[in-house]
Amino acid sequence: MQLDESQPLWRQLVADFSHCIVSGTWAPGSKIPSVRDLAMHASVNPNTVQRALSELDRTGLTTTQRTAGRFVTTDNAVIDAARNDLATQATDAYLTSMRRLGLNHQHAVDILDARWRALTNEGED
Amino acid sequence: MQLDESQPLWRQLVADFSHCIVSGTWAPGSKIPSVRDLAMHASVNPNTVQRALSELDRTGLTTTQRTAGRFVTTDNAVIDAARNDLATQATDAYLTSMRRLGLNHQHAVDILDARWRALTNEGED
Amino acid sequence: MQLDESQPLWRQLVADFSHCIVSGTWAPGSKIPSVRDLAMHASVNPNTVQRALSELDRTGLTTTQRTAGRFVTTDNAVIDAARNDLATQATDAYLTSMRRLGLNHQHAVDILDARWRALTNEGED
Amino acid sequence: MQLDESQPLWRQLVADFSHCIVSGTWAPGSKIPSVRDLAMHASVNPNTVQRALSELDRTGLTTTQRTAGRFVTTDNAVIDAARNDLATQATDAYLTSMRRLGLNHQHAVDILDARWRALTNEGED
DNA sequence: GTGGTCTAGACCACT
DNA sequence: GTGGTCTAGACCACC
Repeated sequence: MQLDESQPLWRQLVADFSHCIVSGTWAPGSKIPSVRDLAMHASVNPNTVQRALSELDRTGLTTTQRTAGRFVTTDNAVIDAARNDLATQATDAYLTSMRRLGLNHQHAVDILDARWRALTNEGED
Repeated sequence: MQLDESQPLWRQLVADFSHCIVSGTWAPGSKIPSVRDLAMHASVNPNTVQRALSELDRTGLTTTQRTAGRFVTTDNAVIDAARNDLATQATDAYLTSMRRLGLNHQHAVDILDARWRALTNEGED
Repeated sequence: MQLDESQPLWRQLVADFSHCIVSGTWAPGSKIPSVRDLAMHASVNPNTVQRALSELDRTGLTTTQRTAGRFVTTDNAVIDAARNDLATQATDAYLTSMRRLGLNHQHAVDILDARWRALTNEGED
Repeated sequence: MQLDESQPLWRQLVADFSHCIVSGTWAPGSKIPSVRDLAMHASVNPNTVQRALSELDRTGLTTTQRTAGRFVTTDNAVIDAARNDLATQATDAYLTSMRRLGLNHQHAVDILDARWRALTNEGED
């Protein structure tokens, strides 16, 4: 469709890596994969991964220890903030798409409730 | 991250064209652009557009008159059904992404409310 | 599918022309189109049309008058016989296709009744 | 006579393949030949076969397992529905041809009975 | 090897 | 010019 698929690559990686941390895939305090491994796995240039990880460092989601590697923060407040940030992005995108369908906030909440009930057959809410 | 979780091109086109109809960009009863024009504009092969439009015909969103072109249905019920369908898809994707962040339905509704108030500058803030 | 689409061309023409006579499209006693016109209209070689028309002459459905042209018979018995012949061919083909579906004579009659009622909304039987 | 009243190739293939399933040539639950084999055997392009088989999938007559191949449904209700559909098509075509001969429903049943007796050599003749 | 997708380009019928 | 069909040939993901 459009040649420029939304975000620059490194920003997508920031979001992906943040997801890994926020969802616990990368546990707090754990060592994350090397730049080289991440780059290979994502089929991108290591420099791109490096830039994304620098951003994670800047926000405090990760900390780099010269020799030992890079580790996920143990500060839950930072992780929670990142979670909120990602949730806000997803929500804004969702609201925008609903508006484009001519649906307002109340419609969104109604459908959200309906789908939630439909998708969770047993309600561990 | 993952190389191929995206939808095939023709399915994306089905969604795009449905959006055009549901949002009223293509008004009920109006003639939609020709297969060739749509293909050129989307930079895809006319056959791919054709496949997508056949799907719209199948769902009743459009009807084709062999030589005259293809027209949006005037049946609002069909359009409403398509709108619900697209809304459901968007909502499911949203809920899934929220779940991956470790957030549940109530979190989603809370953030939805907060973002709605933030995004609508008019009125009771 | 198969390169040899069932019948030789001239036999198909015999069936087509017989249809025209039996259905009354070519009325009893009327002059039928010239070989050249028929050939052009059917996009086949005039010789092929000639062969088919000779067959019609042989069965008595048409008669040739040297200078005036070729005329449909006025003998209704001959026309009726041709009608029976075409009907028999169609019926045999129908029964064969039903058998291939694993359906027997009674099934055929049942479906025939059902479809007849479905196709004739007002019953001018 | 008329140049193009025939069905498109892929629709003929849909009918042919349906016949194979309905008649049991392709047994319920069995693997059907590959797209490429069917295309070669029918001397058509694989894409044309693909289109026909997609239609079978859509109607539920077959299900495809991405890499393993395509299989006939084990749901007899679906097969019975397809049989009825094919029988209805054949019957409608038959009734239409009889009508073009100037024959009505009763004529059709009479000839049907006569031909049935003629074609079945065993028993009460 | 399987099915699925996409492209490029052709031809047809209809108006 | 419209939509529809068909072909030839390519690439992909999966096993």
